[in-house]
Amino acid sequence: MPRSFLVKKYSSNKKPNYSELESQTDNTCYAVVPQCFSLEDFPISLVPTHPSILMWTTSALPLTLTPASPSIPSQPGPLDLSSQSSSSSGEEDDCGTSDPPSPDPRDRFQCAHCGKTCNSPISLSHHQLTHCIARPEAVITITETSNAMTRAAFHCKHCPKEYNSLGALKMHIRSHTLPCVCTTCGKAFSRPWLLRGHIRTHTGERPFSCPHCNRAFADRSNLRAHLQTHSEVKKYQCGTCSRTFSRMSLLHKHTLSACFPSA
DNA sequence: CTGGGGAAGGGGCCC
DNA sequence: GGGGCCCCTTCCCCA
Repeated sequence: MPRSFLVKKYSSNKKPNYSELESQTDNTCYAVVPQCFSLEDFPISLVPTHPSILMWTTSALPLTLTPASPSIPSQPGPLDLSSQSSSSSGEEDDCGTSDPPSPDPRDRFQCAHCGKTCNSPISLSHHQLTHCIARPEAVITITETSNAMTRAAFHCKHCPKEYNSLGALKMHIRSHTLPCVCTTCGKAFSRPWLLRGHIRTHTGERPFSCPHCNRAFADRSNLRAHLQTHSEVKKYQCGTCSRTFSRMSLLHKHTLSACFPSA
């Protein structure tokens, strides 16, 4: 099994620097934004495909496509690929091809909000844009200072995180919606360049070469870590025993197991 | 057990 | 404001 299918597990060791953002929670008023980016609302199979890469922008995310006899499983996580991996090799539209056809094709594209039936997914998407604008479901919290709204805290509706710019929030939301989907294996990513890096695991492309040895890497950061192995003095040093390591993770492991601080 | 490689996530910066 | 890229970091696996 390729390691690329490993699911990241969040641990307490990961320390994103949200401290300054998390302190902006008082004096809040609310602004409404359209709820347009919930992955559970749009199965991948209903999204137009590209030969090599699937990409949705936030503004272009398809809206709720609700078949009359939906076979869309509820999403247990950001993306349940378990059911897709078996049929992902070019098999599109499990909703459209694996289900028995509806008596009236128009019923297959019913708006979940108002029940209106449309002739096609595209017309349904266009119709649902009206809900996207008119139906405030996601709430962005804007934090006021005492005198003016000089700072805004944009809350993610999927998790407790908040950001002080809409752009940062949109970037973060991509980690929930995972709009970049590998058409080879179905794995989804938050950003296009992550997908490109992942595609290299399929193609075997390794554009980053070590100048000291002939080893090549698909990822620049991995090359950088590798270069540390050629260095006599490693970048990360133990404060207790002065031993150096090529990686921060190795230093962490060292301090946790081998070298207990003098305590 | 340790070091290193592979894969991936996310913030920040620049254009 | 959005996309691309850089950089750092983490996690997992393996020799």
